[in-house]
Amino acid sequence: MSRIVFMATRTDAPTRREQILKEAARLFAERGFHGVGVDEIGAAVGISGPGLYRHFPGKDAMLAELLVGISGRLLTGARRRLQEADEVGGEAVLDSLIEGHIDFALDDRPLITLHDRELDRLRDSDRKLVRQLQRQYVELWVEVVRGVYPALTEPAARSAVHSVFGLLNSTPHLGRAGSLPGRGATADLLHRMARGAFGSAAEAEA
Amino acid sequence: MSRIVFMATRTDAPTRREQILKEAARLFAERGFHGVGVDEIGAAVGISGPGLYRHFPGKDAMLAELLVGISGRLLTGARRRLQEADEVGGEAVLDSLIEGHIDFALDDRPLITLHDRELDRLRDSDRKLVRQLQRQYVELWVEVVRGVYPALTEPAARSAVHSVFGLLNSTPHLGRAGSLPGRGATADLLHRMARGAFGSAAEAEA
DNA sequence: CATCGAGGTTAGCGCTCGTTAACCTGATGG
DNA sequence: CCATCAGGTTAACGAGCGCTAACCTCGATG
Repeated sequence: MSRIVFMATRTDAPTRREQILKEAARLFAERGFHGVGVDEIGAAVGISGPGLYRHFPGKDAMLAELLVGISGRLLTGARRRLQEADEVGGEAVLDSLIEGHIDFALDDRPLITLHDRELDRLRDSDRKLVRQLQRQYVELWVEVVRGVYPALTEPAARSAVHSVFGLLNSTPHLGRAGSLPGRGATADLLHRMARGAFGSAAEAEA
Repeated sequence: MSRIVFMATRTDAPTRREQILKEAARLFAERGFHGVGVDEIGAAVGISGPGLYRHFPGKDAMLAELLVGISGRLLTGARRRLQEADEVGGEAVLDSLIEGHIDFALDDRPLITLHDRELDRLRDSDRKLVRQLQRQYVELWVEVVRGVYPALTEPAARSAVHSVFGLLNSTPHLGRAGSLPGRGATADLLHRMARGAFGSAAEAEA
């Protein structure tokens, strides 16, 4: 079962550029893209306002890189999981997809928040790219879900997938990391709920 | 079963003030609070920019009234449903709560979007009020859910409720009213998924 | 050791935005 | 028939924003 996978765990310090992206993601998620000034982003990494322009051509570019990065990582992660687990069976693939999405939702809460909140602030070309990546991610899920629950029509499966994303992406609303009963228990709970939601979606689909 | 309930269905035209609130909600949901100018809101109702100040003391006040109104209506609606259905049994109450939330999510999509997106743009006092209303709404659900699924601990029930809100509030992401298989079918699907999610949350809660 | 580029700094420009001021108008009621 | 007032209008102000210009500093390099 267990296969050795190269995990890119880094030990070196994050670059200034990465610091900026991380803090910008946090601030954008907290107060919205238009609600955060470049001076604030700079201050969050210890430099001041216009210093950011040594690393990014503009504020828009930071948001674009964040959103494209999120969508891309979600999609490539899902494709990798699909390849790794498709010999085992559809159920295992679906569980792996759910697990991957939960990991992302729990570990990168600000990005999850940005992901469906600030998409309209992008240039047309970037927005189209992100939308395309998101669409491919959804379609990948839809196919796997329909494999496990053949009773679902395609539109129903698509709606169900979007709704389960809503369920899994609710982590930012789950109290601030103190009231939670631990990461593992939360991940388990979300996983069970997602499976239960899909299962009930497939029941009595007249 | 069926009890006659006074539904405040209005036949008169909406006041200018209501027009403004409706259009402001739509615009805020589409482009974010900071992304919409007062001139745009005015143009959406046929008057120009500063004319809005005959109806509201400022842009903030529109957002505040929208968010307080949402939270309040959700809470009072839930309390009414609790009273109406608590003789019938816990299951019926939970189904009624789910139905009410789905109605709201399907009929007032922009408000659903605003509701968890722009809360931080409020004055402290308004934000506290909205948070208090939201908390009471959540606690009401938690009690009902624990009545139906006694296996759930209180923290688990609270997490489950937040997650189901995420599921039900996913309606804005469900294609633009053309790809949906009809309102009734969508409501049914969401309802089944919510019940299934709660049911699986309660299973194997070790 | 001189040079040079990466990565900062502060000053300030131009634009947009929320808001106010001053004025207009048409329906209403004594 | 005139006063009033609700509900508009346009002009303009002041603050804040993203971004550029100009300058500084310091470690690496031939």
